Amino acid sequence: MNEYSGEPAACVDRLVDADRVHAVRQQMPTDRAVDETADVFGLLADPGRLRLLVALLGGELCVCDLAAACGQSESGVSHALRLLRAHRVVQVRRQGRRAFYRLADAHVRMLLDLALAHLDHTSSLRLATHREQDR
Amino acid sequence: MNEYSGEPAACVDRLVDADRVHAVRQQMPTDRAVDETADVFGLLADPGRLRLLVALLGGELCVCDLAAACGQSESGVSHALRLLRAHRVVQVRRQGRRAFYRLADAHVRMLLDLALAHLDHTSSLRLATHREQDR
DNA sequence: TGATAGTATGAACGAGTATTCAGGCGAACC
DNA sequence: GGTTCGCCTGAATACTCGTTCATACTATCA
Repeated sequence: MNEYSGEPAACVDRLVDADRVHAVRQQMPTDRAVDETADVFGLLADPGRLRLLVALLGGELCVCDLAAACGQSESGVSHALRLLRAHRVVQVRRQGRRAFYRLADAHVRMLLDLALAHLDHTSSLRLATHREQDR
Repeated sequence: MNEYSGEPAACVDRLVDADRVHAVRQQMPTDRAVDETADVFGLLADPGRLRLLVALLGGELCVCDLAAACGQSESGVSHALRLLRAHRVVQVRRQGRRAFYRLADAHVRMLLDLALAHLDHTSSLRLATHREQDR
């Protein structure tokens, strides 16, 4: 659960920095906003979907081409696009028996651009590949 | 050449827009880069972790305060911080028996800022709240 | 009309993951 | 020293989610 409803389990009366805690609770977005934002990030959290979206950055593509370009099965691509479609991240245009998809969410496009830009000028994302600890 | 594991299942010889498909395959980041990027987004894809990171945007906080500010159990917070720590997203500073955490990844901070900024000027994230299809 | 290509869907399986509970460890305080 | 406090960890549970296989649907073509 990610409810705000329940009061913190402990350490309630002895906050170290009560002011900031209070400020944070004030500024924290609503549950709904947080959930929706997490959902958006979740859509980008799968390598397959990420590839599809990156492919679509340059313009629309049909399912067939998307599968070929991203090295995925057409069924898998279709399932992924269904999800992205349900969240209004991509938009479909049907032409004959083909379906052309394109990015439909400026927000997601910005997130993608930011992520790719970061990949560029730091080939060292320095992602601790599953090593524990922190020195 | 940065090939994907499996060759496309079908529709290989009859690409609709072979040029763009080829271009996409050229520009597509490496498998490793895609996976790492997806991992980063995955860290932001959980409401609980998202709250913690938003709370840390203003500066460091101890586990106790984080739990109180975000309405989570201290155990849950600790587990989440462990993950974020392993990925170098947060950094810890120990003082006595307390542990103060703070954001350590400029990239993630930018992603958070972008997401929050988007929440501001569009209270209508217009996220199809689990409605299927548009057909 | 029948056949085929492109896409979509549903079910099933397996893998990964969040949450909870119980306990453990080190630092401060008496 | 013993105790409390703050934080960490491991195990167990339940759950979500991606992938695959089989099948269905719709539009084009012969």
